[in-house]
Amino acid sequence: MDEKLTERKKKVLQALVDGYITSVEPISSGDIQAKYLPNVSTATIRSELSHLEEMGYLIKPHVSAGRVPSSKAYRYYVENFVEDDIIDIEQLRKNITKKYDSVVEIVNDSAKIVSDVTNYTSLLMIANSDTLTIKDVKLLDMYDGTALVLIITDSGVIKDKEIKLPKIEDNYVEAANGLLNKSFAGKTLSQIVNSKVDLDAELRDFKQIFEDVIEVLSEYKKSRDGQVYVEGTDKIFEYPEAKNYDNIKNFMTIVGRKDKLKSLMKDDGDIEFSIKIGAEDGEGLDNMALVSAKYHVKGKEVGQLGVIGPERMDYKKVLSVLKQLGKIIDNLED
Amino acid sequence: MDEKLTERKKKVLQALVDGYITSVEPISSGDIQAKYLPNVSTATIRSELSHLEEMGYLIKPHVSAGRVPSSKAYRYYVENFVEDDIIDIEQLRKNITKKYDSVVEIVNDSAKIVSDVTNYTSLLMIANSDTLTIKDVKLLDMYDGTALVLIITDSGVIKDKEIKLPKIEDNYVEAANGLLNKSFAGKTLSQIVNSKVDLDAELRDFKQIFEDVIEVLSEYKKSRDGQVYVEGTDKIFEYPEAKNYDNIKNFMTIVGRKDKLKSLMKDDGDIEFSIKIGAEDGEGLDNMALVSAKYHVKGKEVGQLGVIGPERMDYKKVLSVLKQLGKIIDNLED
DNA sequence: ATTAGCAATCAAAGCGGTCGAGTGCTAACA
DNA sequence: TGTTAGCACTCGACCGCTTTGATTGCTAAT
Repeated sequence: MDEKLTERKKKVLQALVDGYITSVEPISSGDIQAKYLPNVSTATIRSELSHLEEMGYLIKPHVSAGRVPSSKAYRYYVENFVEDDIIDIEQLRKNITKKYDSVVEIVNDSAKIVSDVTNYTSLLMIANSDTLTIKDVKLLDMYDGTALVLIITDSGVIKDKEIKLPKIEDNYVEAANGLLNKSFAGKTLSQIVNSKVDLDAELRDFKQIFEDVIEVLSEYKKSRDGQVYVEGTDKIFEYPEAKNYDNIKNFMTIVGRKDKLKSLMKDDGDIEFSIKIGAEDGEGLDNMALVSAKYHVKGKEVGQLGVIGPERMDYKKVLSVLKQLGKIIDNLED
Repeated sequence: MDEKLTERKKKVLQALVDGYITSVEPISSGDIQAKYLPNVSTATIRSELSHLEEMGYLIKPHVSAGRVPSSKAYRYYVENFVEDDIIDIEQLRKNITKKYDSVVEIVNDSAKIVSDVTNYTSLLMIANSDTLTIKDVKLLDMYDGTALVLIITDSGVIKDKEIKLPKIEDNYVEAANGLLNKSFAGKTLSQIVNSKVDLDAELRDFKQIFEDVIEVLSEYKKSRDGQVYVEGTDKIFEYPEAKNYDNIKNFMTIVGRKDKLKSLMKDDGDIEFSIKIGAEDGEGLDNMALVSAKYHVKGKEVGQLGVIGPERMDYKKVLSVLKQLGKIIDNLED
């Protein structure tokens, strides 16, 4: 995929993408000469441009308008020209002041930070909870014949639900507690939800409670898995791309459709950074780009955090912010 | 405020607003004659229009373009011409199928329904939790010297937090439980958060726990009060108003700014329905309107639910939907 | 391989003219 | 006094034409 380009072609391509990212206007041979290659003539640059166009890196809006990068050009750009971390990690760290109670809180705040620092709309997808482990299940005796189900995991109490107690025997709650604990503690969410509980005949009395607990877990899983949050939707209006009706409509439609975002951010196997540029893979991301990264807290994957914006976004900045913030979060103390 | 208009003027005004709401084009004297007043000449209608314009109800985009309603006209329209419930309550009820665990769930789903049925962006603001009453505070003994604080209210467990137990005396947890319960049960959130706890000297041992509990409550209050949710942001693109860049930018900026929405939806005393139209009160709502209603569940106010969209929105439909849905929710069984 | 020079291209902007929708005014009428 | 027909007037929308200027591709010379 990584075509061989002569050094000068690379330079021309980089110049054009750089130029276009800042000016959002088609770039002419003259522009490139003026700012990047003063020692070659415009004619030479023109022939290079013409060649790069043939190779699919460039697009001519019309014959007298200079050239614009294609998705392929952006792809080449992020893979070959983006390396330096231009964001100061200390600067970024200052944004994270408060102490966090839960993982969700951390990541939520990160979305805000990413949007503010990059100036793009940020996206946050919580990882699914398959590996969430149950520490304990407690049945808390309440008044009026009901009990509260508490499911305690390694990241706090996840759900509570009041259920009716079937019998009012004194030791019922205690017995149920022991049983629930024995059955669930140490297991992961997906293990429980996907398995059938087999109760001994003698334990029939507790059947209802078991079913309730499983139902609670399964509903929790459904409501949490792959949830997507969006921050800074209006950031898009800072860019001239927003002046185009189709662009803005497309952008808002995608950003508003959680399921669409979910599939766009969908975990790409082992890849730490996922970058989708323009209409590349027919996902309707025309004139847009989505950059996202997996996030870890203390080594455990907690979700994906990313940015969506114009195709000619400032990849250097975005990648740098995501990378640095990732480091900060992963090492965050409790 | 309610100026006296002759019957015919009312009719002309209603015709014009009705016409404009459907066509989104300036309405001419001829239009009104054709569809609403076939028995008077266009000249007569013109003189009425001219008079209504003087009174501030109408705006002329330019001399040969017919007229468009002003905010004042919409105001008059909703106050005088909107009365019938055009939405079938049974139809609406079908959208509410599932059983709900918590109030928040109900209202959240309602936002979705409102947006879908009205075809406008819907807004949901949770009422603040001042009157939320604590039923019980429980300290749950955990492993490794920590305990879990559970605050049980009339609408479920609101927050949990692990805290370190200062002493490992056997009866510590029990004693604390009793004390916490005695101190907090039956009080409202705002009572607790705004008051100072005065502990007897002999109870100093429990000071930390008390402070922790109050902190948990206060953070919960902060994070929940006046939270605003937005559903169906992209609905605005179904209307031609979105074609105008300033309109769409304005819309998205307002919808994206939670604090702005909060102040716009801010509880207007005893008014059940709040309707803000256009630039009326300098809130930056140019060319937009926001209609919202207080929501109750079993008689208790739980928040405000509303709709934001173009100024010439279908007020009849919106008001009808909000009203009917309000009824349904209030009577919802557990 | 590079470059200067030049004709060709084409969007954008400006201009003048026509069209037609809709108004305001006036004078006649009930 | 209220209503109406008639008509001149206004002004945005649209059309086609021209000019301008930016930028390219090609060619021939270096």
